[in-house]
Amino acid sequence: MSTATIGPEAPATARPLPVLNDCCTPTSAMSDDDASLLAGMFKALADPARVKILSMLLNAAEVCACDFSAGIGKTAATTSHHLKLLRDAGLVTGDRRGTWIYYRVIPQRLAAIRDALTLGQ
Amino acid sequence: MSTATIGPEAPATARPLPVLNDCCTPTSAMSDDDASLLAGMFKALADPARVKILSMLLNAAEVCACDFSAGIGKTAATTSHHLKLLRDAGLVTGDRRGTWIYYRVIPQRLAAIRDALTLGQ
DNA sequence: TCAGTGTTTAGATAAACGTCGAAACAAGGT
DNA sequence: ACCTTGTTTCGACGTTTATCTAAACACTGA
Repeated sequence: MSTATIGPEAPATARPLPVLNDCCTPTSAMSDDDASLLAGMFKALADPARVKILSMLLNAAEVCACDFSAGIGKTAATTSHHLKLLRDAGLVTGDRRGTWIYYRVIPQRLAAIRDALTLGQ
Repeated sequence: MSTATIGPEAPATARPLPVLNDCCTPTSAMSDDDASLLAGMFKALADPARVKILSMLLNAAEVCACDFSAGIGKTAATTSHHLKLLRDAGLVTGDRRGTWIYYRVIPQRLAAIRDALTLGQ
C-alpha cells in the first residue's frame, strides 16, 4: 500500500491572503493581484456542490472521496472536478491509502479567507 | 432633492446565512437550498472588480458611485453591473442624494458570510 | 423646458464554468 | 495476468458571466 498526498496544487502553507480593509483609500482600490487572489478564493466557494463538499468535510476528521458523489448528488467525474478546484485553492487536501482517497479540510486556509473579510480592528 | 434608497433588492436584514459546520453528517451534505444560498454569497465576492469595490467601501464611511469606475478601471456600465450584483447579495446599499449616489457596505452581512466560514470553535 | 452630468438598461459577444459519458489510470485481490 | 472498483482526464455541450457600446433614464441648474 502506498500513501501519497493528492494535491494540493497550491501549498497548504500559501502566503497570507490580503485583507479587504486597511488596504487602500476610498478612491483607489486594492491592487489587481490582491483582488484576483481574493476573488479566486471566493470563486472556489462559489458553487453549491463545493459548498456541500465543504459541509461534509467540516463534520468529520476526514471523508472518503467515494462518499462525496452520493453526498452532493453529482457523478464521480463532476465530483472529481470540484475536488480539484478545492485542492487548487488550497482548501482541502487528500491522501490515498490503498484503494481510497481520504480528504480533509485545511482549517488555516479557511480561517484566512474568513480573516480577509474581517472588518476594522 | 430626493433621497431614495437604491436597492438592495435583497433586504439588509436578510435571514441569517447557514453555517458550514454543524449542519450535516460526514456522508450527507447540507441542503440544496442552504448550499445555494451560501454559494450565492460567495459568488457575489468571486470577481476582482467586486472585491475592489468592497475594498474601497471598507476604507470609507461611504463612496460616491462616480468614483468606482476609475477605482476599478472599468466602464461606468460594467461598474453599475457589479454594484447591482453586490446590492442583490445584500452586501452594499446606496442612496441617491441629488445628482450622486453614495454607497455603503452593510457590515452585518459581511460578518454573516465570515461567520458561515467559522469552524467549530 | 432644455442642456449637461451621472447612472442604469439593452443588446451583443467572447470567455469561463458546470455537467455528463466515455475512456484512461491506479490499486488490490484472485 | 486478469478483473473489479475507485478516481481522474478528455471531449463535448449548454449555461452563465464579464465586458463593451449605445441608448435610455434621473436629476440639477439655467
